[in-house]
Amino acid sequence: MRYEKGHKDATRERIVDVASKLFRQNGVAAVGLAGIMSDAGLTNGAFYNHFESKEDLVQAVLASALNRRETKLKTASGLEGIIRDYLSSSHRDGAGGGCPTAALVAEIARHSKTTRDGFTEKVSAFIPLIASQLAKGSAAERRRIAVAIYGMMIGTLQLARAVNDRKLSDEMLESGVAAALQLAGLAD
Amino acid sequence: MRYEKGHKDATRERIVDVASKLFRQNGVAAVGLAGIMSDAGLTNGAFYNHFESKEDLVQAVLASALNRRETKLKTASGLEGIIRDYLSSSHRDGAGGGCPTAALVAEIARHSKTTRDGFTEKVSAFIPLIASQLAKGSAAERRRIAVAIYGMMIGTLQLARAVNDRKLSDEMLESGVAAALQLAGLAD
DNA sequence: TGTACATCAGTGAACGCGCGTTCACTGATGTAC
DNA sequence: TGTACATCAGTGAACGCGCGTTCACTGATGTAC
Repeated sequence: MRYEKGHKDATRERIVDVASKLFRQNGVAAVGLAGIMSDAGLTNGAFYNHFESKEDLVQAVLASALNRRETKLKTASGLEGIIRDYLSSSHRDGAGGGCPTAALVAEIARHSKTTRDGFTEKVSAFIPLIASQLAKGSAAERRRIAVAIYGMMIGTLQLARAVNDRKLSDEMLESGVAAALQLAGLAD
Repeated sequence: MRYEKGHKDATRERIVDVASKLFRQNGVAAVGLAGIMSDAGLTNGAFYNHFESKEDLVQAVLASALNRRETKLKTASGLEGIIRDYLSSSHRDGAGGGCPTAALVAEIARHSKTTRDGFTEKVSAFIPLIASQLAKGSAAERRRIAVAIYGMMIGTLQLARAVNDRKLSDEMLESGVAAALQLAGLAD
């Protein structure tokens, strides 16, 4: 073969990584395939050697990014660290490498059933992972709190990103951290 | 004049209302001007009699929709009702007539400074309105809780919309209501 | 009072552009005989 | 060992399409004289 073994897989992964960053930074609708391929060091014609369509790429990107998030959640040392990390200024300012849910959840709601299925599956896996980090309460209570903390982190991060006032944005992150810790039973 | 007094204002308002609904349902990027004008019963050329650009329309839509939200907040009877209304299945299923922030916050973060300025101003006005509905705590504490409740409502509503599983989606809304009431000091 | 002109919201065709997608082709390597 | 062919990741031009935007034009009304 012209290319060494694993070359195609590596190229595909590179396309997914580039698209993942661009999608999270600018949204799926605002990012074109030509730009993705060019950032990946290829020409646009090569795209269809790797994916059936843009929607297919979206699914691959979500699966990849959500899996990484899941691994991060699994290996995190504690819920307080997860919360502080999530609602940090560096996460706010680095959407391209950050949580795909916060960046893309509204768009996902408008995508194909298959895309939403994949997202639903991963979100379903996140909830017990967060719940298992909670110290207090029945299983049902922990699950309920986990969902609320997840929702709050996503919404607060998005607000902090949209708002055009650094002080207000910082305040939002801090308020989110405090409330999440309170819900988790970790408040001072 | 060809048209009665107030005709142009009424037309402009109709365009804003149509765009407001379509933007919230499908996102700004996914909605074209021709579709908006056609839904408003006009042809696309008339658009520029009313707005300078699509971005100008986006600003008008946000101002209008956020002002309506503000009025709704001001005239609401109590925080519990606001929360239950916000995290209801009808709000989840009716994005076109619902909260513009939940539908568009991620896109707003990527729009022009002017657009973000307008959004920031309105969000800044919402926070004290929510805070004033809280019964307990110092002014700073009430403000902190208000921000967190707002963030949670937005994030949870978006999650409930994106997820492709009715039962999970309903559970998210219920968990969000319970946690918001808990933060507000209104829990059973 | 009648006529010529100004006003202006709206029409609808056209502009250049970038989109997602297709396709004939390239050329380095592996395989068959 | 040498030659003919198959493989296939990638190239780059082209496709039709819808986008935001522009513009010459329409025609009903108001205004001037």
